[in-house]
Amino acid sequence: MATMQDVATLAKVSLSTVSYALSGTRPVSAATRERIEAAMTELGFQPNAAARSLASRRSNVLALVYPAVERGLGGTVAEFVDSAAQVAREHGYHLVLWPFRTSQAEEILDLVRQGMAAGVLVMDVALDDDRVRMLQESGAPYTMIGRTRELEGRPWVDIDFERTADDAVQYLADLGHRHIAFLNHSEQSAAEGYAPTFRADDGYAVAMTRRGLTPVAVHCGETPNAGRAAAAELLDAEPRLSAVITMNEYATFGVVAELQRRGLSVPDDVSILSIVSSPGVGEMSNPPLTTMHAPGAELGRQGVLRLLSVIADGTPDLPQVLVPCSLEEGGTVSRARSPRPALD
Amino acid sequence: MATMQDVATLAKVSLSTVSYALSGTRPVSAATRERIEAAMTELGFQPNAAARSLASRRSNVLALVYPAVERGLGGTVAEFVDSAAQVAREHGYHLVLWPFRTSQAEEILDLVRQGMAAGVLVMDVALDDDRVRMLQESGAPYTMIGRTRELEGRPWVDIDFERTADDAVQYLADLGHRHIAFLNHSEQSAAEGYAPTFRADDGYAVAMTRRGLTPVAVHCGETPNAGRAAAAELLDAEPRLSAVITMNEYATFGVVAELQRRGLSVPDDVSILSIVSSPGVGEMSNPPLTTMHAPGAELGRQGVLRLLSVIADGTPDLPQVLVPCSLEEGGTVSRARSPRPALD
DNA sequence: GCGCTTCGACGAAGCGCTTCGACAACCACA
DNA sequence: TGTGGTTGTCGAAGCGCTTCGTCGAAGCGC
Repeated sequence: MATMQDVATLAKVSLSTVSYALSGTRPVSAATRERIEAAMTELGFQPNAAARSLASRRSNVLALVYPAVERGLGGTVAEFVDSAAQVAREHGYHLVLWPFRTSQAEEILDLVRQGMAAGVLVMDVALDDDRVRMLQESGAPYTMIGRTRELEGRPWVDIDFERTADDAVQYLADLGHRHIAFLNHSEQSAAEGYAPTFRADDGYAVAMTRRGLTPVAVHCGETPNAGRAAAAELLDAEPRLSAVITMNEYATFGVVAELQRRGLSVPDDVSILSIVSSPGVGEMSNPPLTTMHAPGAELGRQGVLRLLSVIADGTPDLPQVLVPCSLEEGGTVSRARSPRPALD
Repeated sequence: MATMQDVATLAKVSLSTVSYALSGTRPVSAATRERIEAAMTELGFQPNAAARSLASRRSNVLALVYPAVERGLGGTVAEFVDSAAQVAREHGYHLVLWPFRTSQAEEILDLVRQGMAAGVLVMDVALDDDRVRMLQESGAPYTMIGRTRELEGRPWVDIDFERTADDAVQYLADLGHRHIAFLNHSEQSAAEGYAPTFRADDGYAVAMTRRGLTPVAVHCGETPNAGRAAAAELLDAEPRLSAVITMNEYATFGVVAELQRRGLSVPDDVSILSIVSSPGVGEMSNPPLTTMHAPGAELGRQGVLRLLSVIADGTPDLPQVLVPCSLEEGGTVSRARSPRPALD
């Protein structure tokens, strides 16, 4: 491998001039720059990453800390990771994967102290998250994907659950639905401090109430069978049910199955809208699910951009970003059977 | 951050002794080692990653090159990536993500020349793959996930499609099935040099033929609708059809739907076995699909181990590994209606 | 008690780059 | 013609570690 000194010698300039030409940190005359570039091309010069980091005391690596055990949504995570890696690369950074569980906060900090990563993206943060607390205390640049309870001075990006729930209710209400139930993640996920479960619950309740509608929400395990049971429960509780919003992909399949078993048509009798959905999953249902797609890619992009700005400026003025889900029409939502005028 | 010199001073030894104590490269007496360790703990010393790479001329980073556009479901890929990252970490390496398309082989090489990564894992290799060719020529350590046409001296790990197809046929034949069709990926994927399509086709044909059975294979686009059409086609071509092996997840859902539409029961009338399946997908069908799960995690593990051995030894003696899929029982396979004695 | 090996520790020379201070050379202006 | 401010370039001092050559001290056999 050619070194910068080789380039300098060939271009008949000093080593530092080559460095300045490369970084643009100081002015270099056009003629000199040309000679240097020619030399670099001739030698196939590529600056050594380690030497660069060492001398400049900064790394061009961003770390993505994600929990070893994934919660269901493989697809959204894949979109997120892919997008984050791409955006990082566009900005001259590399994305490394750190599979750590929440309890391994100390190890994350060790790696940061090694200068391995310039900043850390923490996925799937819990309401109270040791990793975030330690990063904050250490002063290392980081950005959360999700939100802890404490938010003061902590940069984050998250799905806009409130807005998504509201959009979902709005969409169904516009189609004349009045009896709209909500099927959420499991009770257990809430107990473990999994924030989306809370936020969606709240968002749904608010969205319903402000439209004069009565919220009917149930929690449900992440299996089709649990979904079937939940669907039965909902129908028993509210026979006039005409639409279900779900935020639980496996269970959604059970809901569809249970409705069909009871001779109810989807969407003619009951509409189903799956929110915060993974890509592709809707197509596996018959008819294909109408969904509100989780913004995995946008979250990845925003997360990286946020982190880069924290790295550059310390803490940005507006550290937070909320990204809503976007509607993807499928075949499981239709106008309510006997549309009545909207109340609002 | 404390440096090695700080540790040395505190422990009253020379800098190099600290280094040797840390790496074990040269013997250090127990007493000295203890003083050094105490000093390191007291100072919270973490060796600087960049300085280490620079001085030792080796990086502790492995790169995973994957195509920007993913084919089908993210689930298997997610399992692969997660597993690779974990295994890498267990061996003191970091996994970075390089989202490059096949045409960006040159950029991959540039990054390797920067010393960014000690080795490269190339996912989703095509039968003729520029990235692999360039890596091979450059002498950089790499391992393919999948196989190019040319294999000489090229380390790889891959799914054992032949074995998986054979296992699938065997499993169904043992249950008395004789008319077993195969639904593969699209014709187009084959035309683009996507090797799994070929390999599974061949494996299936060989498996059928050696059992005295007649292969009936169709290719099919990656959508439920294409799957419905393919199912119709298969039933028309072979009315005695009692089982379908599929290697096309979206289409599989169409197959199930089409069979059910025709009043055929799955699995009582027709069994369905989805091979090389992504995790979780089977549960979204009703009844849940019987699948042969793609060994994403094992592939990730083996890929990293292979790559590490290439980095250490130049080229390992046995550079290749084949990993079969594993059966996961669901509810879409049952004994054939009128079981006849097996022919073999 | 001698020379021999072995063990443990040291000092110094880099690894390839960034960055600071210095300084000619050149310009414009008076 | 001198002054002061640019502009472009250079040399050298690190960044924090690995690793090579070296060497004193201790241990060994005879």
